Amino acid sequence: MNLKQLAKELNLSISTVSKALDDSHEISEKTKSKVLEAASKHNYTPNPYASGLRKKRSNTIGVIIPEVADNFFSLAINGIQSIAENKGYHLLIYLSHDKYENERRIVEDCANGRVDGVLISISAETISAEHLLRLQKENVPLVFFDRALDDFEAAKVLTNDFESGYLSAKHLIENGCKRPMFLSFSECLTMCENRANGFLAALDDFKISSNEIVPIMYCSRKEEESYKQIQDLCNSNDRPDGIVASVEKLAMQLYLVCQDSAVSIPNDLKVVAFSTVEIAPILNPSLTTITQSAFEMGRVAAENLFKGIESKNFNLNQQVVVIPSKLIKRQSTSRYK
Amino acid sequence: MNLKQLAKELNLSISTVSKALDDSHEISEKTKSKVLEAASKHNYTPNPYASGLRKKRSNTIGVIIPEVADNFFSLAINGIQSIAENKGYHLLIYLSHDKYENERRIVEDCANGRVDGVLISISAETISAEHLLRLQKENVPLVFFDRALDDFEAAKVLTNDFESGYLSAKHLIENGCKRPMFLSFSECLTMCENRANGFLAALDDFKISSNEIVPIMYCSRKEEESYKQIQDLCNSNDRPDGIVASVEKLAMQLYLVCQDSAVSIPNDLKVVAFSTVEIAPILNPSLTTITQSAFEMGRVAAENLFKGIESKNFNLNQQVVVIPSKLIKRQSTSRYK
DNA sequence: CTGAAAGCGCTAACAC
DNA sequence: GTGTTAGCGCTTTCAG
Repeated sequence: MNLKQLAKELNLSISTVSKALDDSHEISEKTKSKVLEAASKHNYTPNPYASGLRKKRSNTIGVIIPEVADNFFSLAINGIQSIAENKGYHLLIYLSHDKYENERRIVEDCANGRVDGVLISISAETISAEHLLRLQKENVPLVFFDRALDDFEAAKVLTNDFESGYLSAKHLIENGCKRPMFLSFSECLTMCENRANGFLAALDDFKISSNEIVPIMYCSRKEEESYKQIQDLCNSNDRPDGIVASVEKLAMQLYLVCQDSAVSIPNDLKVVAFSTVEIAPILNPSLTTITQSAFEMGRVAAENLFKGIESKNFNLNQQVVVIPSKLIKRQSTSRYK
Repeated sequence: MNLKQLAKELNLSISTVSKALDDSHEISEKTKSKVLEAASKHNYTPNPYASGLRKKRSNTIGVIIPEVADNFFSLAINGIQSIAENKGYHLLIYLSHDKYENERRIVEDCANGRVDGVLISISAETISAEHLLRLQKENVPLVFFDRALDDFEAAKVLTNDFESGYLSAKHLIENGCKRPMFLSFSECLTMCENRANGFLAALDDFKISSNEIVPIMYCSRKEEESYKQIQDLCNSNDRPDGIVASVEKLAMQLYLVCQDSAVSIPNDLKVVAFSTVEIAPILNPSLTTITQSAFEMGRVAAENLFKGIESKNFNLNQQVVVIPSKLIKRQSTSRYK
């Protein structure tokens, strides 16, 4: 069923029917109700792509994330969806699986009119903004959330990574750790580097010597490899006595390693993790976390994106919002078990 | 940049350019390479909606799920995405938040040409298929996964819920439980009822008396309410000595309650949960699970959907696939701590 | 208040 | 091999 058929059935012109459905005031009430009735009888709704083609809007936004099976990102999607739903917008979800090449291809797909705007959390491999420049050239509004490209002027929704990194190290030190270590997920991601730098700053302030080696371990992004790395670390002679995991996945692996290797948390090793996992309290032992407001970050990113979409004179690219994370103390960093 | 401009720049007709980009054999190699060069110079890609409008394909499928912040569903999305990516298809993700009304609205949105097919896991409130009939009427291929509507002929990808329910009860009984109980998430969902019925069948086979009351508790879908229900259950005089949680969320709540109420798992209470959570091993205590092949279910559902989309004489609606789940024994059901 | 007509950007007959 | 034309389903001027 389309406009043409509907119009024919009603003995009206296509444009009259279209306007009636649009509740235009140039159409008489009588005609309107006749049209509406026929439309609902046939379950008619306009073809979104035809109307989009004409109006040059897709009512769709692209959400590009590294991974969906991840608490942070799935909660962020919830935040994004809560706004999109209100606006009558649809969500095209794309997964980069932390590969730059995937991300490049996806962004390309978003640059040809498929979406009215893009929300992105970049892959762990992304160091260049070339693919994103393309979006700007095509005037597709863009908002980064959580993982942004540092030297690229665009709207961002971030969290206080440096401060949180600092806090996590401070917390370990205050609970007796002499040789804390930071497990980094990526040396490319500014977000990760900020956390690491905050961590290092705290070590400095608290006079924890790090003369010989930098207490940061860069973990592989391949699960088997990072597991092995963490395993080696935990079984080595100079095992750290405290660890900050820069992302949730590494914390989970660390817990598994400790269980397999009979390393006792928090007795042998204290752990803080950047994580939004709701079940941190029921882990063994319960996990001290730096918890980001994932839903909120998604929500704010979407809100700003829509402002950018809806008003051309809103300076979207200047919008940088920081939403603070919280340190939640639990058993994994307690001084005594 | 569009075809028209490109054609003008090349001094060719629109259709020649279109065919050249399509690598049609009616176009000379020389022209093709000229066109390709110009196209890549301008980063030209066809507007997907215009071409879709013409070809009557959107290269998009709709994925309707209750919730994305859930291990099962996010893993299923990964499975779906792995197939969609190969096919060059895009994923529109919709969340019903387990409300029928949301689902109805979403399905409506999928019935007007926006998608070439739909994958759905129904909401816990969905008992009628009215909204889905709409899709069939519009010839939009449909595949259920995990949560299907029983009396509705359509393609389905399910797991062996009855058998798994049976197994979980059997496992509890064999480990000494005399009064096991089943926490149901919804009395509407066939998937949940199948699990419950399997559970009951095992009780019957093993002569566990259930003369007085049916050992099934229907939990509220509101988190605070179900928490309270579980809390009351665990603090009551006739607390069960074993529990099967029909979905992951209920297991997590049960663990929290037990921690707060000092109920010891597995000493006071043994627990089996339908759950895909990867961190079951590091829960406190590690959790015995019935683990579904979430990725695989998503993958197979997508595969069948694409068969239905691509070949009209494939009898999609007859395709019912069952992918078995596995019982993985861990500490939460061990006989002695 | 209603209708005719142009055109969004593209594809696919069909002619030449 | 290339170009002309019609039309996917819709919105939106512009006429009447």
